[in-house]
Amino acid sequence: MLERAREQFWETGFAGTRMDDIARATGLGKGSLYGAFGDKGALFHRVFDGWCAAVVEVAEGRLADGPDAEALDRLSSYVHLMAENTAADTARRGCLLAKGTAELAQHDPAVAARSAATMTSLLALLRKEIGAAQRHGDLDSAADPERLAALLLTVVRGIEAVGKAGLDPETLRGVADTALAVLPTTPSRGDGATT
Amino acid sequence: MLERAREQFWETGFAGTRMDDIARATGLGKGSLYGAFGDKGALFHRVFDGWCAAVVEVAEGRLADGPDAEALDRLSSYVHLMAENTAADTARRGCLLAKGTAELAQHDPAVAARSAATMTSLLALLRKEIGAAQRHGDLDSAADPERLAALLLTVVRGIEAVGKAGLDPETLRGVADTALAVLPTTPSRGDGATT
DNA sequence: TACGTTATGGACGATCCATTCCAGAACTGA
DNA sequence: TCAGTTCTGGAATGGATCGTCCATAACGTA
Repeated sequence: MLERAREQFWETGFAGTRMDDIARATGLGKGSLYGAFGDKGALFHRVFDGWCAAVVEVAEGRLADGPDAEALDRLSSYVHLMAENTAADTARRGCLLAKGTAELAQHDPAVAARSAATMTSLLALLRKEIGAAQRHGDLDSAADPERLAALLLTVVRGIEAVGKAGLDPETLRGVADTALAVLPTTPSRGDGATT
Repeated sequence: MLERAREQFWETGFAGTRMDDIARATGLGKGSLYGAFGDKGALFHRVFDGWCAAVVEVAEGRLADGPDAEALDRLSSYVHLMAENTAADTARRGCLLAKGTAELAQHDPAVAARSAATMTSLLALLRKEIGAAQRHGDLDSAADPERLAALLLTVVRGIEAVGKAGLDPETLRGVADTALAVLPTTPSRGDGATT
């Protein structure tokens, strides 16, 4: 039910979606819609909240607890998944989080707060995973995990942005690869010393 | 004149801007507006084109030709400038390129094409500069300049995205620093070999 | 089955907004 | 100064959209 509404908002944005569209999409009458949610804004908030929760859940699914030895793999899996998602979005609908934030955050405090909270959650997940990879020695422990997490979050959200702007899927995948490849590995014996 | 219109679209987006607003902002009557531009969509295209051109010009200003020895500095200057711009955007208006793309690219081929072309231009500028830095030995010449350029573009656009989503200015600056710091430097004698 | 309560959904009213229109201003050239 | 032409800008138009309302349907209870 909220899923149908989400499809609509995702497809045509907030301003571009008519309540009639949602009524038709969900099969509900407008009286029911207004009775259940109040107004268009409140309905959007519900949908937006759900989307943000899902975004964090996807991250949690890939970055959930596990052995430190596989932390880097989990990070890689997550970043690649996000690139694949964007690459697979042939309809160029982008991410409702980005779309909603771009359209409304400036004038709607609720949307702004929700998107900020989502970023904070993602940042925390990434930071934890980076810490694990550092403990295991896959990433340079001299690096600030907070900063690396912010960089990865920026890359993930950036992939979404440049994907919507029209960069081709192959390039998007390349960005994910490259971002992971340039992460500072432990300055170990036998890596760069052999020159 | 187009500048006033830009301010309006920037402030309130395409759908959120009324032609009355633009008339008031520019001081022109609606008859004149329609006589000069045709309709709201055409006016937006003009403004959007101008913005995209400006985005590329800013990049050209920082990444213009110069000695290879300073190529890395120019890259750094550009990435930091973009982070500062986003950090300084206290009104959280974001970038009209991102906002317009998010709102319209999906349904307006002209906007989609313009945003894609802008990405391509930025990519070319970055690639050239990375090539210069590689020639001078500041960046590892084994790395694919095309891929590094795509990564930097993603970071730059990503900074804009996470900035609008609410990440604080200090974190944004950190992302710019970190992105530049992790670029693969030439695996030189005396860098990581001293361990 | 019969009655009270709640939910439903399509029609309606009020509002908003892009676009058109036209009366008058500004300007050109003599 | 004056006639012809172009330009201006606010009022009018027409279509679309949000939110309300009420007749009806569905449901629970006895």
